[in-house]
Amino acid sequence: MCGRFTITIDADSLQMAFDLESAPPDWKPRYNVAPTQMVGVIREGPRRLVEWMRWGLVPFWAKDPSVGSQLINARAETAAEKPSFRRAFQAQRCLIPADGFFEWKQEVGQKGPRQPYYFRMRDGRPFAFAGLWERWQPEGAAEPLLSCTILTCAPNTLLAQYHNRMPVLLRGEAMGGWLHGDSRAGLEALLRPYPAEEMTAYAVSRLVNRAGVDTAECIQKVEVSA
DNA sequence: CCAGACGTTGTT
DNA sequence: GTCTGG
DNA sequence: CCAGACGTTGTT
DNA sequence: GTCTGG
Repeated sequence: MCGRFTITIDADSLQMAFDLESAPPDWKPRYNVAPTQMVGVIREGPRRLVEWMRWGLVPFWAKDPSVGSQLINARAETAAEKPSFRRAFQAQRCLIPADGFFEWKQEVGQKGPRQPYYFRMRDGRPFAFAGLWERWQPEGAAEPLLSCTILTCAPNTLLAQYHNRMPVLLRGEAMGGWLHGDSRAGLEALLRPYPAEEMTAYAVSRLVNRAGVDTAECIQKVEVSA
């Protein structure tokens, strides 16, 4: 699955990498994006901009927005049919720019806290998570809450050493295909494990465990004691 | 008919 | 909103 | 995902 | 143990 990620590039690099109309004004590099925090999202539609949405999808019919914290991921195999995700799958798909993500693993033969690992592309360049977004209108006249979720799929051979799920990663043509595709079969064809050969992983400090710590120390390599 | 769920992951 | 269970 | 709380009444 | 908050 995917419960933390990074997007460490600056606003100009982001604009270039994702072909945005403009560089997002409030952008800052992030080393530890956690659920319920605001994330930059590129949604379907004619305009190619980054908008801020809460990570953790709140279904439009929800009574209470707190359910969103449990919907940080959606299974790619079933998202098109689940009540919470169905509408978004049809018409509210999005890209969530990232350049790495974390997974936690219980080291064999050890007890205690799990060890975090950082995953990224070998070429170090950014990519997008395949996502869904939703709009939730609170009672009264307050601003609607925009929220999003990250799709997951079976792991590739690299991720399988750590977890039984991985986020759906998109690069190049697949990004436009996800945003603007119109057939369910065509969309689902994009929701497959990203090639392991293009990815790399290393252990990082447990500082990343704390959602409030958002510094480059989160992606510093550490040795795992045997 | 109404009531109640609607989700994912891993299990320190 | 829409589906399932009672 | 992990960390941290987990409760009520009434009010200086 | 389980739920909420970040």
